[in-house]
Amino acid sequence: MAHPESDQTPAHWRRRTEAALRDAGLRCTFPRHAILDWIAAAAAPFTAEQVVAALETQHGTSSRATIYRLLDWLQAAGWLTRLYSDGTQHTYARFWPGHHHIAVCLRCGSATIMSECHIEEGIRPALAALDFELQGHVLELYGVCGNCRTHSN
Amino acid sequence: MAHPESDQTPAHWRRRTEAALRDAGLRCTFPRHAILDWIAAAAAPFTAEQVVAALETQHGTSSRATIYRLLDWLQAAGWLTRLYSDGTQHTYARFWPGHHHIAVCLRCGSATIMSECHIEEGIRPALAALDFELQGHVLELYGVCGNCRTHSN
DNA sequence: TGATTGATTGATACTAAATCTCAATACTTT
DNA sequence: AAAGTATTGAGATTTAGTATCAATCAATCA
Ligand SMILES: [Zn+2]
Ligand SMILES: [Zn+2]
Ligand SMILES: [Zn+2]
Ligand SMILES: [Zn+2]
Repeated sequence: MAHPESDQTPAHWRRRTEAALRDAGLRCTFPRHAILDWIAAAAAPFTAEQVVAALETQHGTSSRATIYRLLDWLQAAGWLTRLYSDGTQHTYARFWPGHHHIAVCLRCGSATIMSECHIEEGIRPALAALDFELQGHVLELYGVCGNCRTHSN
Repeated sequence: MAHPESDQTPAHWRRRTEAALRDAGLRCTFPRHAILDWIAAAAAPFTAEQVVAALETQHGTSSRATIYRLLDWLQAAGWLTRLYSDGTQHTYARFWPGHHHIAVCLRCGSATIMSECHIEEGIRPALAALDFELQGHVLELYGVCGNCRTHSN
């Protein structure tokens, strides 16, 4: 497996995204460091404007344009995923390139990446009945994480 | 089953949403009629601004505010669903109250509602390993519908 | 080292989506 | 008819996100 779940810690994400930037021929500048640091430290999914607000207090880090640019790049490269959202702004969560799903805790907001996927097997009969040729899917899971259940219930 | 798929035609959706408005104590005004008519006739998912653009040519139907208000109500009541979208604006598809999924054709854009759902069974072992208590999920399917495959390929 | 080159930044202007406001209007009930 | 309530819509406003472009920075080369 390319990215065993045990390795998918925020710290590892932080190192891997920096390496990915370099591999893509992009520079690891000070503004980009600050953004990656903030994302790696985020306890829950976040919006671009949250990053803007968090970093604008730290004088001289990253402008709105730089933040939006890097978020777009990270998303396109698979290091962030945009969550399904009722709201008007995009919500991002740390991610890993490839096919994964996210389990979001409704209590603490933490997002866990799940690499296993058996969705298409289960839904195959229904799709066959519709004569629909499946090419991809989006799946997000909502519930309560073990940590929240043991600590506050 | 509350809404057998065979009954989920646009015409039926049109009648049922009008009844739902009445049941909720809301009035079936002329502007709302025009919006429901347009949505019932839509061949594919659409944005609020598409409705605005389509109806503003018909002089004297529905203002932007009325359109946004009704779309919000229909979505909250389960008669529209917002699709996962990379873009900036929400994309809506006709829906039915309850738990369903959408299969969107990447070629013609048509959206088919699927009432069957065996997602949670398949993913249960992986979630148990994470000690995650599942409460809900969002699943959208992408592919090519039978109609598109037979007619243009 | 200093020059060259091209990537990167960020202030600012801009666009477009979505919401808000509130007086005017249209129903419904008594 | 009068009173009371729901609805509308024009326009102002907010806000997310994009575009611009001169100034700056960093990597490589002479
Ligand atoms: Zn939690
Ligand atoms: Zn999957
Ligand atoms: Zn199709
Ligand atoms: Zn389901």
